[in-house]
Amino acid sequence: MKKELAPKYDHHQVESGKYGEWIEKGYFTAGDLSKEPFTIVIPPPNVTGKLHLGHAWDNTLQDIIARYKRMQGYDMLYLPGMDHAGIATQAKVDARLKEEGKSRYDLGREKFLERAWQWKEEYASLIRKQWAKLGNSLDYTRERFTLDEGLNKAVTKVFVDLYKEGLIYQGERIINWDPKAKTALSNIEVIHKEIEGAFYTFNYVVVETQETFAVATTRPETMFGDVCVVVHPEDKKYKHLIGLHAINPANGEALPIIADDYIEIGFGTGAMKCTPAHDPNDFQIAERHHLPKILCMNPDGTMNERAGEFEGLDRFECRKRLTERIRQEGNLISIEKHVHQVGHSERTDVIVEPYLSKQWFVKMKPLAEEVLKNQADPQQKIHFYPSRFEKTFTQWLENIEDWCVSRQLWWGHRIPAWYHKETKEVYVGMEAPIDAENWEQDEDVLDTWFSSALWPFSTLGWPDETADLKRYYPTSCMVTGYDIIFFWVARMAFQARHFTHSYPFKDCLIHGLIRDEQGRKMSKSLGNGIDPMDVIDQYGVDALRFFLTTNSTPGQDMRYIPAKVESSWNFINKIWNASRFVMMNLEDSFEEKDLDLSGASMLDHWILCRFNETLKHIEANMDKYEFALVGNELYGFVWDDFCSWYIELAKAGLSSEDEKRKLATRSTLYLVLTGILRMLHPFMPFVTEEIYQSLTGEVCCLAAWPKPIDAAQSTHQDEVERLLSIITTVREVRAAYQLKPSGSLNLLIRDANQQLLKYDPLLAATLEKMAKAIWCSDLKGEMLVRPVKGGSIEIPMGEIVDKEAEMIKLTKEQERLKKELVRSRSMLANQNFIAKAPASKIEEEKRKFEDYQAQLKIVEERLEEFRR
RNA sequence: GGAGGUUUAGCUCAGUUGGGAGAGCGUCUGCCUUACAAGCAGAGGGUCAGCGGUUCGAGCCCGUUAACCUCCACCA
Repeated sequence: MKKELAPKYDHHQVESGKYGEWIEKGYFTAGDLSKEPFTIVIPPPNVTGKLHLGHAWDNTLQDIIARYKRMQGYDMLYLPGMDHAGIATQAKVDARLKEEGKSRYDLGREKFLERAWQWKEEYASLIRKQWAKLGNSLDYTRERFTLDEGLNKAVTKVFVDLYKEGLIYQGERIINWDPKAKTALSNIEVIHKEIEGAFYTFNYVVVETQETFAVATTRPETMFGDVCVVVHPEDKKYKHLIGLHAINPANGEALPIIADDYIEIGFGTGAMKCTPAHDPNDFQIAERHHLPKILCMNPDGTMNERAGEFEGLDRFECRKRLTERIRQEGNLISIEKHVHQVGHSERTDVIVEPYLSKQWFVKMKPLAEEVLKNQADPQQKIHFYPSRFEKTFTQWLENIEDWCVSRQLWWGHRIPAWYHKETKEVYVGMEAPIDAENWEQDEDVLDTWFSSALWPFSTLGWPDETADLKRYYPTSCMVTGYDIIFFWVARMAFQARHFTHSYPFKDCLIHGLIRDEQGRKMSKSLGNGIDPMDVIDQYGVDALRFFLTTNSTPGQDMRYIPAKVESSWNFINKIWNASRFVMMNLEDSFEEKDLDLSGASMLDHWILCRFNETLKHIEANMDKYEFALVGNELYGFVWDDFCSWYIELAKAGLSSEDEKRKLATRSTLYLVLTGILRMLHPFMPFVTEEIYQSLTGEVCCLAAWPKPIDAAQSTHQDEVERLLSIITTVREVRAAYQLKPSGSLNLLIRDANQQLLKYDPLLAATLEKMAKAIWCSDLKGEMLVRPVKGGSIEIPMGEIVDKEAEMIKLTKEQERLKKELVRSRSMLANQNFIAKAPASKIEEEKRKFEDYQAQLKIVEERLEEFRR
């Protein structure tokens, strides 16, 4: 079962073959009913393309939690799935058709959908390959797709139920229209960008009096849809015109001049043209005044017959030509540059046209209120990490507007509404009406996010009362980016609340965006995107995972920095080599049952205690999703404590004549290393699997999360710390005086009370091995003194000593110690501190104080001697 | 206009209830010391953005100013 560890860490070799085996053996298949469930559903990636670095980050966070929970003994379900991504995927398929010289209209709905499914299959399999590369511990037996049969049923039921409850309605309203995709968009699919436009001011002539006044607009082409001119009822400038008519310079029509207090006196010219079919505010005005709402554009953004000579022209071309014509007619007063925010389609990036059309809407207020009410209840709320995102979430819900859910696309969930061919009656239901031939189904599909909103429960079988739904819902933790809190998190929250009477997930861990090395967003246009598969090829997925999860604080953006991935690789390489050392020093047959710590030295106990402390901190931070802190601590423990110190210290133990001690050292190495591998496994599953199996013959994926080592005794921690401090200090002296490491240094060791320390053969041997220093009981001559933890050391240096340099050094040290003493003394003298601080803290401070005092005494004595 | 974030070493960033400023990379010095030169042993480097306050004690809490960034809402 055990196997050799290759002499060099090679991530290609280590990572090949493992994932397939994990899946094949069903290690990630949930369903052990003897355990408590823990559920994470993957945020379904769009089937529009391959996964990017942001997905890798997002998934790795989920996978770390999943593996950690699995090791802790939970029945872990990490559920995979993908999103059909309506408009985005349709755009991709359209583009592919265009390459073939066709359009979706040539194919027709049915054939087009066939092509879309082909596309989906293609990308789904690519995405699964990428998940495998990333090491995601997914339960593929439960994989779902937003357009599959079960989810379709969930979507239809939600639509029908909401309709019956009056929470879905059809309405003729101004929506955001994407003229390129020719579909409606919801408010949040509109990205506002600042662009330089212009204020066009035109001259309007009053029919009845022939007087003129100015009206300004940013969108002259909409003048063909104007139905009136509006002024404020109290505006002295225009009051006398109310009820009269003005000539629309675009088409010569007489427009009524009406009064409405929407108008702000003094803004612009004070008179506004009103286009109810192309502006939401104008629409409101028209409603109030019972005016017609006239469209002047076609769905593709060209002008319609209302535009007369401009019919068929693009809206922006019309703007140009119309303005020019009016100028020639002498009615253009001015064109002023004007920078303003203009809505663009999130998907196609074209300028969105506010457009009057009949669409389906979800009435949001009541749904949002349910969520807000429950957010106030600690038992029922969703807990955000970091918590500030809860505010983002609730504020959006508090100011929510109705959600336009119909999309004029083919790729998506068909709206379950039918119109009677003759009576025009509307029918909404799970199935088509019985006399289907008399009815026509609504052509439109639902917004992609309508189905995503059901993801946490639809994937588990809802609306059926399945065993999975009962067991794994509500889910435990959602991990996603702050950029989709509105799109997705909020919508899951209200659909879950309304239909399952629960939160969809207990915790919601929010991460930021991944940026390039210069801090710019990764984008296609900049060409600065990083393919995670390339990174994996170069550094291995373990290094990528460790980099992604230990280099950022929750909720904060992160830069992709190759040097840091490399540093993660180096860390793994370090672990690899340390493991090789341990294995070289264990019998091949060494097993768990051979562990024996009865002969453990204080050095062994030291690392065992450090291990226990580390484990405790790691667990606390894992539970708070503070992976950067976990990573930092593990890095330090492995590299510094275990590799730099303990392995070196252990070399003495390993060459000991005392078999019991040798065995204890081996046991310690084995225990600590296997513990380290298990703590690191969630972060770097492949390399830990490779080493763990080599070392123990067992599967790391199935290993339990480590427990503290009970045998660890902390009685000699201080002594070991002093030893380490002596070693460091001797090395410092050696470096400062550029002494060759070949010759040993003699030294005296004193404790805090300046008494010569009792000779200890174990410490002496270690000291000699690691610092080439020989512990003596009596030395004469010029001495170099250095304070060390819990005492001091003296080294005879003879004429080598640079008195001046030493005095500077000692004086500096004296100042530092004096300062520390002042701080410490005032702290200990403070009644508040003594009364309020925890006992351990007071003890610690007292110890520090004594230490400083002793060290200061040594330093000052030595300074005295030098001065003499 | 509203909300939020950031400001700590040359660079990128940590810093968990307030209690001796940290890491990685880079820089300098010395080492092939039998796990690792992708390494080892050392060193240097910071008025924690500015100002004020609370406290015995502030990178951390409160107030304020500045710079940069993000989201939401926007007036013809």
